[in-house]
Amino acid sequence: MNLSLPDQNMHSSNEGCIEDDKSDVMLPCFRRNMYDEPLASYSSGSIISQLLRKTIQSKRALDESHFYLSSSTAADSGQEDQSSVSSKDSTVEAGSPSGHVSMGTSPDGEHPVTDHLQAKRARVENIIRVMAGSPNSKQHGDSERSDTEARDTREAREAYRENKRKQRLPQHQEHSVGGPASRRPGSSNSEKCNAKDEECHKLKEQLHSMQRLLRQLQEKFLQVYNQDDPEHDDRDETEITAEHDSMAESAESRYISTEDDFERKNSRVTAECKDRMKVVDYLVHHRESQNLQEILKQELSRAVNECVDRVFKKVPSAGLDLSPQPCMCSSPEMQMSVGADRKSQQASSTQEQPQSEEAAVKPHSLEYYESSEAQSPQDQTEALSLVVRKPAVTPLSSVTPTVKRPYPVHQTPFQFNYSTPLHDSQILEHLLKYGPHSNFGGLPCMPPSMDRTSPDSVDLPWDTIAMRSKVTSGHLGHHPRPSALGAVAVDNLCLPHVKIECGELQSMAERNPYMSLNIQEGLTPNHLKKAKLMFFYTRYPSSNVLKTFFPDVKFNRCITSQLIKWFSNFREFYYIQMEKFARQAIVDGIREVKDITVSRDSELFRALNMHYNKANDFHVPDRFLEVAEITLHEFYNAISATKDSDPSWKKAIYKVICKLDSDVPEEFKTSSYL
DNA sequence: ACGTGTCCTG
DNA sequence: CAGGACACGT
Repeated sequence: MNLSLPDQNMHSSNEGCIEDDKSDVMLPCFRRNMYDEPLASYSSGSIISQLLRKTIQSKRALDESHFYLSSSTAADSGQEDQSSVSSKDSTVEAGSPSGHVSMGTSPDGEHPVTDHLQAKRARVENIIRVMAGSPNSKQHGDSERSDTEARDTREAREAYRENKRKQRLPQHQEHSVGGPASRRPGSSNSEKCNAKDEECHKLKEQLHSMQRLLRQLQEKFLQVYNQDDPEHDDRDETEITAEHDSMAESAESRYISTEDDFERKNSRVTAECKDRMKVVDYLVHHRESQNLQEILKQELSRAVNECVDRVFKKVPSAGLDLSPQPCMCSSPEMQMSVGADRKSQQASSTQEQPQSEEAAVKPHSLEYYESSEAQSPQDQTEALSLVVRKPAVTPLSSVTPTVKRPYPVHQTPFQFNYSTPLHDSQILEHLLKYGPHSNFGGLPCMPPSMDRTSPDSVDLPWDTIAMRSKVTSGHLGHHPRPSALGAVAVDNLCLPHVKIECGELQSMAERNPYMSLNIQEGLTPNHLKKAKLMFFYTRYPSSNVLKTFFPDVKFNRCITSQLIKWFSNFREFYYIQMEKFARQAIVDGIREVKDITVSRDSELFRALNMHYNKANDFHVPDRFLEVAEITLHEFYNAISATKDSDPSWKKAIYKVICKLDSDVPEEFKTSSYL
């Protein structure tokens, strides 16, 4: 009788709410580029960039003061005339710089400088000599001066390698020529007192410059240590860091102290020479570190490339425009040189001038990632600094997919990928420690089932990285989410291949709720959960719809009927609840249908939500509440009209309700949505 | 005959 | 939820 009224209500509200549903359905997580955010979390990037800035500043300061320190700054500026390098001496090894302490002052022995000051100067120059072996000199001096220094080397093949050590010698000698020579005029035409003051002043400034140098050197060392982190265990790292901190601290204190405190400062400087000697020893092993770096780079590159190829071969729907790629092993930079990672990498660039071999690789790597990025090739530096750099703080919990949100959004495997900007850094960290073929069980972000599978299990995280990197690199609007067509295509075409080629992968995906990206032989609990969530939108899905929204399921008669059965069971529960609450309303004496409402606080809703959304991690669309309310009204009216005496009285209600289905959001089409 | 849905049972 | 029985429409 009054069935028509709810019917009209239904229609009007139906039309109005479909759009609401749409907007309600499009949850922010799918739009927000969470992978754009991690930049902020790379605090280390800012640290490095600060260091870089400081280095540039100190370099500028060096240029200003190299009048007094031309010998020691020659390596840094790379501008000094090599004619001043008059060394015919044998190569001075790192461990024996002390034998030349007096050399710097001997040419000036005639001029009226006191022994006291000479001793000071000797100490100062000793320090400078030690500092001449800094990595800084390596950066600028290697390529430019290999010719000049090669003459000292019998074996031309090792000229490059020798450079690092030899630079100490020329600078040492050059210092004795350049520094004191500049002082000579003053000493010849002035009185003792004036000369003394002048000498004092120069020494002061020398010391000042030295302090700057030292700071610069320390920054360089910090960078070097950061690069070589993986090969040192944590203890060493902290030890070194502490050492560096103490050095930096003392340098800072010296820097701000008054310039008159010669004695004290000099003593401190010499005391620190011991510390620096440790660092020099470290530099001896730096060569090996670089070899390791190269190996790591190549290994990383190879692993990532393999996985990228595999993914794009096996999942054509995610293929984008990236065809199977040739060997990219020669460009280790490319693998992680995209998107946010790349930006932070750029910020942490430790090299002012790209080395030649790296520069040769860069354009190559950019080709693969469609230079839609607004970064010039210069912005890309070697992968090492990125790969090795350790994020100081990694707020893992903020992006863990298992985190419950107040109104949790759809959680898909893809979302899992996109919304975990830190995972890759952790993976990299792990990889650098244990190598690319180790398992990831130790990673907190990795599901536990991954650490006991075959070595191929590494592929999935790598796939994750690859996919995310690709998306991040400028295909933001190109989510590899299978469309309706893609779902069918995957179902009909790709699945067999996937199944044959990576059964192992599939079996792992079955075990791993997060990795159900691949095709399932049967329905998993995740599919059930997904179906329940879909019930919030559609109570009577057609088998076609089911096939569309379960693209990762290999459909057959049995599976289809099972899915249909699921929804039948859902309906059964739903209608039972409706009848129950409708009768309860009648018992409670509710007279008007309008007095029956269904809100999120309603007990009816809680019962339904408990059944279909037990984890309560899904924001039930408002439309479902309306449909529930309409259904309740139908039952109420039917029961009130004693229609329940008819054995098939519910069928009329079913007929009404089946028209209230709304479209399931596109997000559910992602393979194994959850 | 087949697909689909409901009802009942465990 | 699954299984089975049953009804209904094509």
